[in-house]
Amino acid sequence: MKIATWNVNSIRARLPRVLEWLDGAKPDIALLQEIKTVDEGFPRLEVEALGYDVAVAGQKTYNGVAILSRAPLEDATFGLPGDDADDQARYVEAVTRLDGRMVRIASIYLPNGNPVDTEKFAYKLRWMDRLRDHARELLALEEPVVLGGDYNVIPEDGDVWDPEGWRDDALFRMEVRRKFREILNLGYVESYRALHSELGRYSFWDYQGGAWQKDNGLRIDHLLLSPQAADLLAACEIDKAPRGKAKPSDHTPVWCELGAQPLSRM
DNA sequence: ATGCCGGGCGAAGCCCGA
Repeated sequence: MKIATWNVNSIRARLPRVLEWLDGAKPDIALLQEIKTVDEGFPRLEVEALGYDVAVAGQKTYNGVAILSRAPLEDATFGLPGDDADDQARYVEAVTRLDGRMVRIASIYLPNGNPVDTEKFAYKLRWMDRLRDHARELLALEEPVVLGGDYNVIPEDGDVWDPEGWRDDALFRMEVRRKFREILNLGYVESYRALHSELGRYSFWDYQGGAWQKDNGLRIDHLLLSPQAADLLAACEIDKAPRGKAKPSDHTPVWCELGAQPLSRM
């Protein structure tokens, strides 16, 4: 079963691209970020017509995340625990089924954090602490958990086209990478790097400066798996095709395949 | 040092993203 994540940069501006991608890639679960609309503005009917149940955490103009699932979504929760005053729509979590097995999934839009000498960076660091704490609580459930989305974190030098030029950016600062590692060190597996050693594979290319044509990209969209989910991991790939189409998002989808049984038993 | 491009908002030009 296929679980994909994609920062679409406005679901309404991107609707034709998203529908053709769903129709062709056929993910069983799709995690969307930066939908940039309130719940009522989400094109629910068009997405449901393709066979998906929908959970939306929307917001006017900025942010906004959603989960699409072929199996019904249950127990949806909106917002990341740990700060009742945080009103930015960056987290939605729900439970569904894959091959009849329960799986908990979250769509995450982690704050960008630039510029680093502002409150935006402090907010990013606090948000990552909250995500780590919640990720730890989810581990205690001993369920398959998939935490997917736009993390706005470049994990390593090989995940950015110009590491030296990006050293002080909020996506690559060492304290941000350390907090990302803290989540992995709880026991989560970063799907792409678990299966691919090659460097220079990206999920984002800036609209500006011909970044796509020059392959000046970043790998910042990630699928993190709890041990119970990681045992099922069979594949993980970056689908570059949507980034090359007309009127694209600046991100492209990343997906993973979870098998029906642990690979060790196959 | 700043804009580059593109979306939202709203009807021009600014805010924001990564």
